[in-house]
Amino acid sequence: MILKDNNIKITPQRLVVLEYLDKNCTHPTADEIYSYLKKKNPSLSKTTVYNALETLSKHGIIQSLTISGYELRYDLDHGMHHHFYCKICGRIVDIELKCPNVEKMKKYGHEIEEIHGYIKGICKKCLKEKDKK
Amino acid sequence: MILKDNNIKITPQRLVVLEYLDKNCTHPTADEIYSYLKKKNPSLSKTTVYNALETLSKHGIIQSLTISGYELRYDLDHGMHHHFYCKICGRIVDIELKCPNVEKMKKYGHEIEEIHGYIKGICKKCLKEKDKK
DNA sequence: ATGTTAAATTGTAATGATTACAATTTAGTA
DNA sequence: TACTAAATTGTAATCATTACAATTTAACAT
Ligand SMILES: [Mn+2]
Ligand SMILES: [Mn+2]
Ligand SMILES: [Zn+2]
Ligand SMILES: [Zn+2]
Repeated sequence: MILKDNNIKITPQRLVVLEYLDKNCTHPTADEIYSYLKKKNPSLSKTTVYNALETLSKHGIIQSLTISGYELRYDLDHGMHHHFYCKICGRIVDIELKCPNVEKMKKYGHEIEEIHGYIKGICKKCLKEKDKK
Repeated sequence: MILKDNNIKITPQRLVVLEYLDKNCTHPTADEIYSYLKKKNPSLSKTTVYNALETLSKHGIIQSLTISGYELRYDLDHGMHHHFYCKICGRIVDIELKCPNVEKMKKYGHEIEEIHGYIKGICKKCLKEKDKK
């Protein structure tokens, strides 16, 4: 399994956090993950959720999104994709676009570890709500 | 001038904030802007800097970058470009790449207001420092 | 030029996500 | 089963940003 593969100690807390991210592609916050898991794991600490997320991030198993600007969102790292953030409802949705710039980046001489494409605006759903008024 | 063009009330505070961003392409934080300007404008309030930055952002004169994840950075909006963030020294540098995906985004039906390309890693300079060890 | 007023500025207090830390528990190994 | 380094937990601290109320001022009308 992915934890053992990365020499990460297997703990029930890390397992449920990872499982949550696997089943919920909503790009949740640490607090959303914590609040949900707390129900069935009453002893779970929010610090543990933060620690687990940090460990998983460092190993490249998940990635943190800085898209909203006031909280981190988390995402299982399943291949390169971009994100759309709705300024009204706050939802973050995947955008399946290739980034053709990865190659060109090499000429700058920096070591590249992450690439994030963030698109912000008003989502289809919120646009319709607006029209009603 | 750009403030008058956008129907923004012209105040000395807004002028110095704008001038600072025009002369400093370092993608500074609100606090960096405040600390520097405070020296020659002792009555300046940090809240005013935040307010000015928000007003300028809303009118699309500047943009805020969420790249670092724990503070906002500000940038005069001079044409589409991307950003590289060094995880070691924290510097943010411009990356002059076109984004060919803008057009393709239209098919999703969302209203696009901002596009951010964030690349994260270790900058050339910090890589050299690392090698020395 | 002066007066008016809605908006901007200021200082302080509050917020809220994240991190620090010390005590306790536990996963992995022998 | 016992050992130990690492993980978990709960609480307190941090720090960027926002809320708010009192004061000042830019823009406009007289
Ligand atoms: Mn995603
Ligand atoms: Mn820039
Ligand atoms: Zn929306
Ligand atoms: Zn660097």
